[in-house]
Amino acid sequence: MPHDSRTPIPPARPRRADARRNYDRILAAATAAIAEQGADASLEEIARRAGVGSATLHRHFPSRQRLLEAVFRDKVEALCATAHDLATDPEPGQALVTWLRAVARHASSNRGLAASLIQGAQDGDPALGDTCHDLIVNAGRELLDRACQAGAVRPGISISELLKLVNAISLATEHEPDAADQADRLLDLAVSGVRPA
Amino acid sequence: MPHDSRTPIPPARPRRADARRNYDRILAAATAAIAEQGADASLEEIARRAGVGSATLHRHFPSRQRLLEAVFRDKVEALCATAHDLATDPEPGQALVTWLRAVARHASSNRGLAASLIQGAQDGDPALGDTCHDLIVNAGRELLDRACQAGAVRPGISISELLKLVNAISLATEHEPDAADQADRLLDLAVSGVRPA
DNA sequence: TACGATATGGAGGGCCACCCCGTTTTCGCA
DNA sequence: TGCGAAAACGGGGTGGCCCTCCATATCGTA
Repeated sequence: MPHDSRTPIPPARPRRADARRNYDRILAAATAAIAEQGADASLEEIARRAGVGSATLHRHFPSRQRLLEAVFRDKVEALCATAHDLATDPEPGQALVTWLRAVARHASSNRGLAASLIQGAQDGDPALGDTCHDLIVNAGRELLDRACQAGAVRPGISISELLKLVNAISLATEHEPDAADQADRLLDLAVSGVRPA
Repeated sequence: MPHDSRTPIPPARPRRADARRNYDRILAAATAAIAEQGADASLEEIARRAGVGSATLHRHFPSRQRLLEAVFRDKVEALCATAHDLATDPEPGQALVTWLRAVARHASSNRGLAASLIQGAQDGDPALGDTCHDLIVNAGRELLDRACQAGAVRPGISISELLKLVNAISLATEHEPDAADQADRLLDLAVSGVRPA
């Protein structure tokens, strides 16, 4: 973990009590709104729900992506922890697949997560330090490398590709009523391939 | 083809000359704008470019999805024709994969197409008659059935899933500089599966 | 308590989708 | 050819969104 963890992501320096309070309120409101409406929930409504002015929201989170990063931070860290646990699994190939399924499951039950990860992959904002996207890619790389060395995975596959695929699936199924099922089926399809064994 | 083709999609009845003229102008402007900016291009700007009022655009195309349907109609029909040609290919499995690649290629070179197809899958507007989504699903079904009967494809895979996967890939890679390459690689990954042969 | 640094939020600008309704254009028919 | 009704148009209004400015309020401390 490249950054000196202790506080989450934006804890530049000692902040005033009201600032921290508003930060927390915004985060809570954003979490709720994004769960209901997805990654493109209205920032104004989030501010309204949090009981702050929209300027305050924008001061704490200069971009939508920053807000998403903060909202999903702990979910992503949980996935990284899962990856770490699976890294000693006796069956590296199975471990990788299990983890990819866990990623998809998280994305299905946390609207906006997939969008956030894909988005994070695309703009590679250097001011963001360790983004959720970076964290999860690094966590997954371990699993993929082990699976590859064990011969359980075709060579030439990168972890970025694999995760992009998983997130693409989650994103495309997010609006369906049976999102989790569909995502699961599509992931299975992608992992097993189209042709028969 | 369930609907009595002759005129494109919305030609309810004899329209006045100016109406048809504006319709065509809007379609041309939309095609250009969507190619540049993707499926969420500004409708107002499209109207502006077409030299019509925004009300006129909304009258001809009551929803964004309708506009997308019209813009991509011929591309989709071309894909359906390709499917038809491939339906007599001596290698059904290969034919299916070739066609899926063609779908991905079209999506890469026609920004917004994937979004339109996925969106069309989701709202299943009954007032739309044969949507692009329906057309392409029906065209693909033939290919999948043949491939399945030939034993070239695992059973239990539906054409909807397969196309959703392809479109998800296209959508997720659309904003990357090397979109077509990435889409190709991801599709290959999905078709071949993760495990070694 | 008083002061400077920090944080706030209402107001406003620019953009957008969508609709209302007075005006203009078209076209069939006399 | 000319006319009147039906069809189509589009300016402008409404409300929403994102984002910024800056006058004001709050906090922490000397």
